[in-house]
Amino acid sequence: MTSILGYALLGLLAREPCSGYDLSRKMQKPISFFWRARHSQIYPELAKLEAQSLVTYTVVEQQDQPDKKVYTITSAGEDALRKWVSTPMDVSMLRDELILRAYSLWLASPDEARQLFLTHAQLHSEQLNMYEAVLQEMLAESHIQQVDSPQFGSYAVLMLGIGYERMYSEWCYWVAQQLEHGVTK
Amino acid sequence: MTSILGYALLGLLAREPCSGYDLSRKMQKPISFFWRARHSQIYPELAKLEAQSLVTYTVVEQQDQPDKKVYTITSAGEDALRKWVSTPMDVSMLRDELILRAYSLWLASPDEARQLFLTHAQLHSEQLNMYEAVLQEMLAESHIQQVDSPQFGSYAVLMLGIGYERMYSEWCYWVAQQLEHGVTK
DNA sequence: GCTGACATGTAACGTGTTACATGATTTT
DNA sequence: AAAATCATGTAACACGTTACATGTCAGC
Repeated sequence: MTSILGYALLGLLAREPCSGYDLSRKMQKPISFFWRARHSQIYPELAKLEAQSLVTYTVVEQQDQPDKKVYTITSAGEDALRKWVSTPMDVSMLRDELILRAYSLWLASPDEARQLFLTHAQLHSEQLNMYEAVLQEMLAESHIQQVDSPQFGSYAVLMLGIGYERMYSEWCYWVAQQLEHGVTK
Repeated sequence: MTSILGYALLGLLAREPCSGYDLSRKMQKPISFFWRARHSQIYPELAKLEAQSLVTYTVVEQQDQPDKKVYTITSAGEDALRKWVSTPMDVSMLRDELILRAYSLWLASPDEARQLFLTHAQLHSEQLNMYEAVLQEMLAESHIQQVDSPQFGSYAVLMLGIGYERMYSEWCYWVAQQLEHGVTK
């Protein structure tokens, strides 16, 4: 009944009340949060959540900025979110264009393809560095081992992000190296 | 103009001519091929590729089985595919429901959540074992270092798959362990 | 007056999933 | 006769992206 995006929004609202605009900004950058969405998807989804009484909102009037609707999760919303987290599910599919391209690498010019993979190795490597910097901050300040604190959720997601970016960038470098030294007919 | 699915189909047809049904079966299982699609998407896409003259088909009459349309990639199709492989692109987004759930783990019952993550650790671990068995076969038989052979494409994708499943299953085990030994308020 | 950040929506389009629909041939 | 596999399609719906559309307020 509630979409995955709905649960993503509930997950953010379970931490702190937000406006649609706030949620929209949080879902643009991949720092500790992978599921991205545009505001054009967020506003209608918030309306659906409100219709199901999983969130409520109050209009906050502002002098220095335009008025806004601040959404808060309800206890019914928290229950739905809590239940969803542990419900059995199928393994999600990996849908990555670069991997699909790799499948047809043998057709391409090794030099041009090598350039593409080096670029992506670099991009994922930078993302890795960024995540590792965030991890250092996290380890320093907060009680991330406390599994019932929101910080633990962020920590768990960040650890996956670090593993993913490390694995991905190494793979890109490896492909580039194969294209450089690989045998040709 | 051509969708990613279109290039996925061209990538398969560049290796050998196939019917829509053949392509459909190849795109159901994730062995060396990650981009999955249903036949309801494949048949219309083949029609679009044919309209652009990137593929052609001939009707093959069979006695023991129903007749079929066997599609072959054209040289224009091969050119389009080759060009696409090395064209600059943005980093693909990771859209994984379990990661999103991890973000709200702090709300869940540690026991139930631990069970979910152990189940997924197991599933990814099995996928890893399967990929590693395929790799052993690959290393034994064919010229996978030859970067202009189709086998190299399969090899490259398989290596990513192995790295991904290893990283993912280890992360699931780590999360489960955290939930077991983690501090609670 | 213009630009930029804040703020909230809708519409059109493309992609992907589920369900509907049909029919041949082989095996049980 | 029924079930399984082969074989090809369409339709309805859900999800996601891009573009359209409007309006406030602050700073230049």
